[in-house]
Amino acid sequence: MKKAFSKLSERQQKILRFMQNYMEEAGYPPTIREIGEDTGINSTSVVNYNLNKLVDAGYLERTDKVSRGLRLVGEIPGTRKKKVIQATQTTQVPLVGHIAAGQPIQLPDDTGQYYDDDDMIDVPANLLGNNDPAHVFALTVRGDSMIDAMIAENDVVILREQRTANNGDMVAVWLPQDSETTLKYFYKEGDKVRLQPAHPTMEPIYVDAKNCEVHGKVLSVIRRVH
Amino acid sequence: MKKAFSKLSERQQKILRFMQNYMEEAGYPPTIREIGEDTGINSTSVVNYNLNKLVDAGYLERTDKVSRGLRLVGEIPGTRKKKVIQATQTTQVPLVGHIAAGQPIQLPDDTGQYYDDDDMIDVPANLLGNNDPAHVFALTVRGDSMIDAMIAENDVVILREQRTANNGDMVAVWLPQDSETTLKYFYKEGDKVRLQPAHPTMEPIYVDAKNCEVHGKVLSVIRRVH
DNA sequence: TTGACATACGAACGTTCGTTCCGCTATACT
DNA sequence: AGTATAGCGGAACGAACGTTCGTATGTCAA
Repeated sequence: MKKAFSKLSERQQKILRFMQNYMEEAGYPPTIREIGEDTGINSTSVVNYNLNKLVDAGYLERTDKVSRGLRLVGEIPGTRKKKVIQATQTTQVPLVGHIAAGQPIQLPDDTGQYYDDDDMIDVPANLLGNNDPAHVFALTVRGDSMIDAMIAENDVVILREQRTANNGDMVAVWLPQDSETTLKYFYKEGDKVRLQPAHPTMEPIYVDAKNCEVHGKVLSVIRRVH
Repeated sequence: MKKAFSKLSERQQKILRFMQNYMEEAGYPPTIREIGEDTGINSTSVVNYNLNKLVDAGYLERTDKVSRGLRLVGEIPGTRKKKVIQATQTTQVPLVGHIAAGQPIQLPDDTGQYYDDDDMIDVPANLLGNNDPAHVFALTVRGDSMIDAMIAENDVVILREQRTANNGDMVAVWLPQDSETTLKYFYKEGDKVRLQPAHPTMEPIYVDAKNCEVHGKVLSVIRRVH
């Protein structure tokens, strides 16, 4: 059993909660005096005393002689919110449109402009692997046409923009002969391409390499069930 | 076309990049002097001058007379990293184990203890809806047994712990008679329960309400393809 | 040339803010 | 009783840090 939360005094718990809220609102940590004011501690030395207690208990880190040199580490008991210092473990990715069987993917204009903030979604950075976020985008799936890729309607697909693929990649391809977009595993076999559905019981399709336009590589899929 | 990045001087771009890195490492913003030191500006007034430029350009916010009273707002051009101030838009959720057809879900001991940090995963808060993060957990899917729920091997399923369900919820249920765990949409029909696969072409199964133990409600599914 | 403006420098000033020290109280232990 | 020990308060000190001001350089237009 780990150190119990009850080891912390009322004031110490209050300090942690205040720090959390303060950092969310201000974007930087509070001063000792601000903490004291909020938690009803009338002396900076007492705040300092309790902060050091929290450091000992593993909830905080401090940097000496630095104003606002505080940071939360690990989880705040009872809230399970993540530590505040890891602010960039999430990345914003533009949600550029939809993907459906009957239409080509519409990529953002390749003019290097920025997207509206409204159409950005937050994605944990680890879902992007080591890919440059600048070439990653997201699409929502419209219709049931991606079911053989184990992807349902309204799923969000995270893609990296690329025109080629390696064997085994899951790619978004446009098939001009069928006027159809589809998500499949990509295997080049001679001058043909085998497109393998993710669903193990479904049969692959074979197309000419020239009739298979790769538009992106699927990095991950996010589904909100409700 | 939005304000172009090129409107910013070399120094201003450097300041933004430095702030980003500094905040990631330290957990709090840098001082004017620290910025100057890093960017090769030998005068605090010049740093101050350029910071105000960045405020005008919409990249920064400042709080007067507050040490380290800086925060990044919006996106940093070229990196597409999200603004640092929104530190808690992601939540840590315990990854408590696996889900497979042939075994019951093993929930964490209900003793209210905390989990090892190692087994926490980052989830965008919006995937949790309004659910209390304290009752949310994650499982990785083992085997292909959840294919009829449109869920593949190695997918991560985010669940809320609950023993009952409403019609239309996607739930994790344990079927004692079959010794099997499955993920299905839940519909109570009299004293029977209809368990509907997510895959639209698959047939539902019907079980006695008493032979259907709900263990949790599925909130979302995350799949890493690569 | 002159003047307006943007950018840059350095020094001095004054506030912000962490640190330290001394004293007080309550509880527990010897 | 005496004495640690934990917790709190207040005040003062000094370092950290933002702000301001005087000045200098370069560009551009009148």
